[in-house]
Amino acid sequence: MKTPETDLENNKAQMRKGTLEFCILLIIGRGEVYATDILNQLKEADLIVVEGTLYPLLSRLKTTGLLSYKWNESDSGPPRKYYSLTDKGKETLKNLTDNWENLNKSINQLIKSYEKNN
Amino acid sequence: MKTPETDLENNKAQMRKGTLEFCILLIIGRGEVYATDILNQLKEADLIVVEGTLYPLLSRLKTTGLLSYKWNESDSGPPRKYYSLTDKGKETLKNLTDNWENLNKSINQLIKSYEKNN
DNA sequence: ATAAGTACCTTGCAATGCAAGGTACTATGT
DNA sequence: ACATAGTACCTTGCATTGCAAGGTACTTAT
Repeated sequence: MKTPETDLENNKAQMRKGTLEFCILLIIGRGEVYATDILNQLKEADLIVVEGTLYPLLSRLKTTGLLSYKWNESDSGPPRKYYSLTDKGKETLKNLTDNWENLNKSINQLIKSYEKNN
Repeated sequence: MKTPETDLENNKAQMRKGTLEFCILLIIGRGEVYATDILNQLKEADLIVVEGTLYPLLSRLKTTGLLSYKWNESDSGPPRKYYSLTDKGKETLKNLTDNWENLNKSINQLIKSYEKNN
């Protein structure tokens, strides 16, 4: 049995998921970061993500050549993988930003015409 | 081996997917429609979806109580299921619209701060 | 009667977010 | 020196879900 909130939460999650890789590329593009940085910055932007999601995703982006990383020592604790965008990553990010703006336009138009009919 | 475009297309698809249910609720909210109407209106908004995606999705939304339908005769061909939003569907749609706007704000801020650093 | 068109739906696969669990290194307290 | 806690990396297995492909049934035209 689902609670009334479940549909909504599920849908909200789906929206967030769709933009996940995009957001992560944006964050890495702002400056070198390691996994925990990314999690914190996403949380600040109200985009909750967990480790089990992030690590495989970073691996995928590395494998497809959008990211590179280097190991850095930490003041306290084990070394960290600091990620940055490759040229290909930057180009993809540019394209995704365009795509985001197009999607925005489409949906905002749908919203407008929905409101007109209600 | 992936072509350079594949990452991008995949990411774009993910973004679109995340908003799929939301868009379909918006379209149905504009007036009673049957499956083919929905496909056409999505296409007009540059949001391509196919039958094999849409039918299960409509069933899910029906099962969770966001949609209802009634059979209508067609001038030519088999009868059609015309969908409309239930009260619960309207409420969910309102919440999703708010959520969309929040997501928008978050991401646009990320984009801005990315551009500032590049 | 046969073919073409329209509309509904299902099956099986692949991608992927996520909870849970696991390894290893460092720092701290005793 | 040893145990404990903290940090950081990663993997496994499950559930969801988009989508290609295939299937049924009704209507209309030839």
